[in-house]
Amino acid sequence: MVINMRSFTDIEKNRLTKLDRLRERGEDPFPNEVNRTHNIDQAISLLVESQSGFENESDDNIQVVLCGRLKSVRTMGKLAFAHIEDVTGRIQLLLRASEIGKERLKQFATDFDLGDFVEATGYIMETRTGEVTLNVSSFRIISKSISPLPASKEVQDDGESIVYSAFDNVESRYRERYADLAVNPHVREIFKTRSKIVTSLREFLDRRDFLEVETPVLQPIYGGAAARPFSTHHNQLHQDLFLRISFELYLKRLLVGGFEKVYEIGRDFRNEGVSVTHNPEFTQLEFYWAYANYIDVMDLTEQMLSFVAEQVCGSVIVNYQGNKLDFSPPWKRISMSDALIEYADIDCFNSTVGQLLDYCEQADIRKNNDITKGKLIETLFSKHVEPNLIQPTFIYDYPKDISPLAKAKHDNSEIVERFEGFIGGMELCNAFTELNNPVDQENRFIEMGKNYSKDSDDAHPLDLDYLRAMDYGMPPNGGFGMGVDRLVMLLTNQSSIREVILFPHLRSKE
RNA sequence: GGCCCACUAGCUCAAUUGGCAGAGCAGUUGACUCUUAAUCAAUUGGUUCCAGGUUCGAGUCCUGGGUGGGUCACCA
Repeated sequence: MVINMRSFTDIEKNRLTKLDRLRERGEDPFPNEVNRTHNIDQAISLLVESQSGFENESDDNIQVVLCGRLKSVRTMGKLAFAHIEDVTGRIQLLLRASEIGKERLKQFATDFDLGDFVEATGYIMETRTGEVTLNVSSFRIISKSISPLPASKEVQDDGESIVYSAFDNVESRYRERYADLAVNPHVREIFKTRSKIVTSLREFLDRRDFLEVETPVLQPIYGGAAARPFSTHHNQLHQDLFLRISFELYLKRLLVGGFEKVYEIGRDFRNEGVSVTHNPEFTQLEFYWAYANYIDVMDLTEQMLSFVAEQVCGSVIVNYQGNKLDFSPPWKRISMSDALIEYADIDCFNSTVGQLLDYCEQADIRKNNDITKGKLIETLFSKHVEPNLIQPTFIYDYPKDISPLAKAKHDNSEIVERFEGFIGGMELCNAFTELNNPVDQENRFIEMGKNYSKDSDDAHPLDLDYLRAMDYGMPPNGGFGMGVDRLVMLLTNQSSIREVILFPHLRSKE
């Protein structure tokens, strides 16, 4: 039983009656088979190759069958022009009463609508204005559109000015992404680019013998990042489960198992606030590299991202929101301590917690309950330094207490070998020399646990199985994690993460 | 979660101080054999996001709610 009755507008009701008319004539508005012989761009290049000109009536006319969505129609009495579009491009159709019959042309004008998918047979020619056109001998509907796509067409204003009426209501576009994609070619381009980016990342890592693996999305214990999880439940096993917040702890188990270079591209889920740079589910790339440390990972990161920029954008210089970002190595490298001195004149590691609190007050930053020195430094960094990091920059050497999975520097137990990459004022990636000492790791987990009250949302469960894996011996290694959506933002010049996610999370309406 | 802004026809947008809800495109009907923003003529289409309130009268003012956008906060 249908709970919500569908309602139709007058336009939709009218189109539904067209369905009946089509069927009465014996035309199936939703046939099971089509007979396409060429893509539109293939058909167009055929004409170019054959050097045919306007109205080539010779016997070697190129017969093709094209399919696509009807995008525009201009009827002119005994002939009509139209455009159809497929994924490769757009081509004009010419329908003439003298060729297809007066009745058939009339049917085209009355029963075909913008948005319908059609199949058209004919030969390729050129019009007097030089446009490559399909001279149609027969055509049919292969899928009828009931609802009108959002009109996106140029219109004339009262005076001379021209107003463009595009489908650009942000909420409508996200809620009906299919309509957005159908009428906005530039939106389709973003997602083609996104696909290229992911392909390019894989190519870079595969070439260097990294093994792509898949680890559990449903996990009995979550970890590897600072985030609250989504929880769910397995009915038969009577087991509570969490959607992963990172891949880290599973990928590092694989190093224990003997793999030396592994990576995973997949979805992470974090139960936190949404923003222009945060979606509850997002695509992450993580890799782990045995016998490497964070400097090696830094080198590989700038190579990887300049490779991807070059592959996808054709240049290592990328325009982003008015800035020309230069991805070419080497990137600027500055320690967190020096960065805070440079941008805020704060000598953080030589300051006391009290002094850092004072700086926070000056900066009008609210204090939270779980104050540690590292957290204060991170807060000051986010406020004073991060927004200034437009060009690709590595910030390295982080406070230990905010980096429980990173190895401490050999000469300073308060600082860990960790770096983050920033571009366009945004945190893009996070990496470290991985902690592989199980005794040290257990102490870090315990130390971390002390900072939280028992029922704190931020409290993380102790992953004993991960410690057990490490007990068997984990090779020294460098690890890396990157928000792929943010990389897509940078390489497609988008300021909102929702523009690079096909179906971004939105609140349900009503 | 706080603050600011937006929500009007299928789409993009108007509506003077609170005074008959409009336009272009799309749709419908008609004319037109090389158009492409086709053109021309006629025409349909409204829970102004929702619920209250003030008023002779509310798209407009007030209160509450919804959704979205921006921003701040939160985010070992």
